[in-house]
Amino acid sequence: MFIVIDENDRRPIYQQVVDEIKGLIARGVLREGAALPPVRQVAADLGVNLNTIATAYRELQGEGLINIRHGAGAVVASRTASEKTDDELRKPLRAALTQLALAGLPRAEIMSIVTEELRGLLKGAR
Amino acid sequence: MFIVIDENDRRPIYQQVVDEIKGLIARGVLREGAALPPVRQVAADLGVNLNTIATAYRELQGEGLINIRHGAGAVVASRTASEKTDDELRKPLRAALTQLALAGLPRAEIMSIVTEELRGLLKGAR
Amino acid sequence: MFIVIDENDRRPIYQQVVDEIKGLIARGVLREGAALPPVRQVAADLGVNLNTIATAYRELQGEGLINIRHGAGAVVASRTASEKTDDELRKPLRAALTQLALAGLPRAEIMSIVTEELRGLLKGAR
Amino acid sequence: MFIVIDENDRRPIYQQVVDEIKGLIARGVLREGAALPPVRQVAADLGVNLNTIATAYRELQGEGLINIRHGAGAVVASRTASEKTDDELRKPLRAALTQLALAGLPRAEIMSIVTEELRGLLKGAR
DNA sequence: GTGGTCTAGACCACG
DNA sequence: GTGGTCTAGACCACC
Repeated sequence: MFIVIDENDRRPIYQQVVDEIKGLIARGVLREGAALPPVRQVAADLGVNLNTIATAYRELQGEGLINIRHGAGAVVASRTASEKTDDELRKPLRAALTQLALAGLPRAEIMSIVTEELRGLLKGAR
Repeated sequence: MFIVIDENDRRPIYQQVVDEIKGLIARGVLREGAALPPVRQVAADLGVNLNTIATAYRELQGEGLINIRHGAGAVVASRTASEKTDDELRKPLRAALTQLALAGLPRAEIMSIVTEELRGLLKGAR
Repeated sequence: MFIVIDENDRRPIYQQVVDEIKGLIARGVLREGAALPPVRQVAADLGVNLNTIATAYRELQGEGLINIRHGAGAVVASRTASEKTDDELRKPLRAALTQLALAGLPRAEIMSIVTEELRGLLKGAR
Repeated sequence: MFIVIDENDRRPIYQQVVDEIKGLIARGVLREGAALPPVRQVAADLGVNLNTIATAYRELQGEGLINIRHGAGAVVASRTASEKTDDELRKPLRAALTQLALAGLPRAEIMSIVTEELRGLLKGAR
């Protein structure tokens, strides 16, 4: 599994793990029904506490993205339309775009960056 | 000053204030050299602790966006090329785009949303 | 046997099996003295581990609802007055009703739902 | 605060706390905007670890029932219609009613118990 | 003062 | 083997 955590990232580790796994699912690296690695293995790989990963998995289960079967591992849930409100989705986007604008990038360049990131994100995804 | 804070927002209040002010600067509402309102006034307006606003101003100063002159208020700094690494700018963008993709939005719709947000963001900006 | 298990159900599989069988007994589908299908058959039908079903049967035996005769299968026990304390029966009910109330349902609607569920539950029961 | 945990309850402590607080909100004991006691105080009162209560609060925040303001305590959120699916609400009810039926209670008595519990639940609630 | 996160390690429950 | 929960205690972030 290709999860990396960043020491300098302000987000808590468990949140980084959540976001990384969301990314893997979004990109199609982890597909419906695919088994996630055991909590203890991820913890060992990343050199963090078991609890930290367990918290991440619990959060993912709470969001309906994975199904945890006690004693039998966790798998990616079948995709049901996320219920996130539009605003919850746009807010982070707006924040990110604001940063780019603040950095002085002209509109055209921002669009170009977005296009590039989207290409990277959806490459190979279905 | 048109700063609003959202009770239900997970970000700490000081961070919301920071982001709001960044937005004002990005949109050109606050231009180079413009004076920011006194910490005490913002705190009173928003009904939050004075320390909270002071922390926000300190953060903005740390990022080089404003200059705080002890006893003489704070002003918007002259725009110097931001030192943020490219990656620091792209990371939040990538995260936001991932969320949109996870929600099942097709690429075209994501682009449309980005365009819309950019228009709102840069409206009236210099 | 008409047992179904739900991937997305948070309850452990063995508990789902226990509850399903309780339902069958409550509705009279399985009557006193009726033989339960062999553990191995249920396990095969559901595609789960044999141990999981064995645990369910053990639990049912522990509650006095079935009699397991080593080497000779399991049968529904004769109905003896349950020893569950009143509180043990009311607690889950109270919890379920609390959820409905929290969802904002008016009292009348809750009663209507209860009536409906009871009708479904006892249909065809003895 | 009137939270009690039951040693013999199968649910984890943090879940019991979540359910207790939900009950307090559902019954109107805790109204919108009311402050919840500090995590550490609840932990001390119940004689459990701080983390256990923190987990409960996080869960409640995740469900949108409370707003946690870092450094400034937690308050009951304004009630927004819960998004729980109908099935998620009915399942526990069905399970509880099944237990009552299994205990041999006639339909009329079950209805009477439900009415009684509802009265207790909604007493004084708005 | 408040809540948040993480660790190390124990013990339990499920399959 | 899997995941779940809890503890004790540390340290951090926010108001």
